[in-house]
Amino acid sequence: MSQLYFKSSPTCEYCALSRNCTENINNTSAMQNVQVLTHKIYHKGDTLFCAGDAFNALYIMRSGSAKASATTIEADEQIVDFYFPGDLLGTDGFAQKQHAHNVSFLETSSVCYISVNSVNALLTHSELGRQQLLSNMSQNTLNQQQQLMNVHKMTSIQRLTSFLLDLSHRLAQRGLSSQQFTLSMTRIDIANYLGMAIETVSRLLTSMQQQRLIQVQRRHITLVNIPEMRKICLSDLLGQTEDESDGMQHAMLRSTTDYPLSSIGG
Amino acid sequence: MSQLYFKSSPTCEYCALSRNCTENINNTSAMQNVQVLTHKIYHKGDTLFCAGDAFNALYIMRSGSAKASATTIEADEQIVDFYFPGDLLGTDGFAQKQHAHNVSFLETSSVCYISVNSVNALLTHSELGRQQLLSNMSQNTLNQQQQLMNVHKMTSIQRLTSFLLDLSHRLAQRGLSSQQFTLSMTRIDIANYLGMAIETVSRLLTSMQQQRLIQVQRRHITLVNIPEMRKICLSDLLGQTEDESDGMQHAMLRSTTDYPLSSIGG
DNA sequence: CGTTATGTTGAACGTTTTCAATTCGTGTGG
DNA sequence: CCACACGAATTGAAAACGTTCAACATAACG
Repeated sequence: MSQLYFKSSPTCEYCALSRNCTENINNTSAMQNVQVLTHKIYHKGDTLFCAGDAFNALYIMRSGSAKASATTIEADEQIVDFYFPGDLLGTDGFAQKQHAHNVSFLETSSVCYISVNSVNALLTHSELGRQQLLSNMSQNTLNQQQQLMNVHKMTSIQRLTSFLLDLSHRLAQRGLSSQQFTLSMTRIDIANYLGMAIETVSRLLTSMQQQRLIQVQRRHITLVNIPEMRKICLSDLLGQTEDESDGMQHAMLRSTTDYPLSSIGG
Repeated sequence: MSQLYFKSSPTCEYCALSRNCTENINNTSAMQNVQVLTHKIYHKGDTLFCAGDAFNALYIMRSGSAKASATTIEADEQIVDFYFPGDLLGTDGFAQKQHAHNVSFLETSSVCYISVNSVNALLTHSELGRQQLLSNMSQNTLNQQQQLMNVHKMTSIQRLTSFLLDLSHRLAQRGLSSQQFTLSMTRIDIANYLGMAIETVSRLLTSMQQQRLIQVQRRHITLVNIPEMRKICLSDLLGQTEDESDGMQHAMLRSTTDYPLSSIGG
């Protein structure tokens, strides 16, 4: 009864409340207070919770993927995060005791359920649990700030490249291929998340393919030249200051009149 | 000895760990574990901590103001937050056990110091303390997301207006005038925070003054027409769909060729 | 009183958006 | 099984918003 469901879960190794979640619990008196973790399966388009819903639990993605979005007063949506197996979800509820986001699934997915009581028990009795939750929430803020920084300091090419690399990295962490993957989100989602027009996303993907940086076939993406993609994210002033002998390496950052990407610019 | 310093602090009523921080502590056994809170005075330009510094404590602003910034790989700065009396600071350290931000003061300021041990004690022994810290951290993330949303969905005029209104609101919460205040940050800071060029900030402030929305005299700002400013933040489609009989009310959102703000656009 | 940091203003340019027209894919119903 | 329809994605041309560059003004500070 007091055994945590995800103790034996195959995805537990990626669990956002850490790889040590089982030891974590076992080493404390929290077990008596922690309720049995249950999980549930959802399908594409299903919602886990909506903004305004009572904050009853945290969730951990076991499989699939999801997106979290906030709604502006003018009723348009802003996607604030994507979630993959192991990611912790729902901490937006701590602020107002009700959820601030809408979370919906991008494909068939399953999630663990951790009641707020369990969370409280964890915080009370486990030093590690405290650290993990606080670390996770702190990291959330840092990630959002990084995202904000990207919007402010990077061009759209850099942001999209950065997005793909980040996706690749997150999938690799979960034991999947870092070079080939299928996007579970639409271009619309990507554009919304990155704060650009879908047309821009489309154009950039096409251009990147022409540059032999990636291969695109609808939702299926292959990263062909990751080192070069990394350079693109870093480069900004580089593209302007270095001399022409550098060749086309930073073509996408240069004047739009010189290179294939010219179709992007005006 | 076990009495919290800020128990009698005049700023305690605005304290980020809630208005009830004293009751909070008194109602629990936390007092034995909580160390005496000390405070310290800093001057303009002083740094509280830097990215990479060990995470030893949280801080609460008692007076003055500060900014937190992150540094990109290319060494340029991104201001992620401004702090005013009562604000809780330093939770960025939970993620990696070291600080991720640089925090520096915009004017002479004083801050309370709360050691991580005290924080732990609070979390262990006080339900209210847990709620307050988690709520604060959750709210931080939501605020950053709001900021991100603003950058994505709002024009520069809307963002700057929103910034001024937010400032006004935060100062009002602290018992100061919501209509008249002195900016403790430079135009450079504002521009950096909002992700625009200083020239744009300057131009927009001038235009808003011409529109009789605000009065600007260097750092001193007077909000003249708050209701109209609120409208500007909300309006987006409005400015395009409503007919001309509406007069100049949404001038700043319209074509830049018609109105005083024309200097902003191309 | 001069030097430096901060702020303002103008004009040209560029990136990204918007509008508009197609194409592609997937699923639905005849 | 095909036709149809709808959403998703692509592509082009024009327009807008904000940036950049450059010159200048003003305040702060030693």
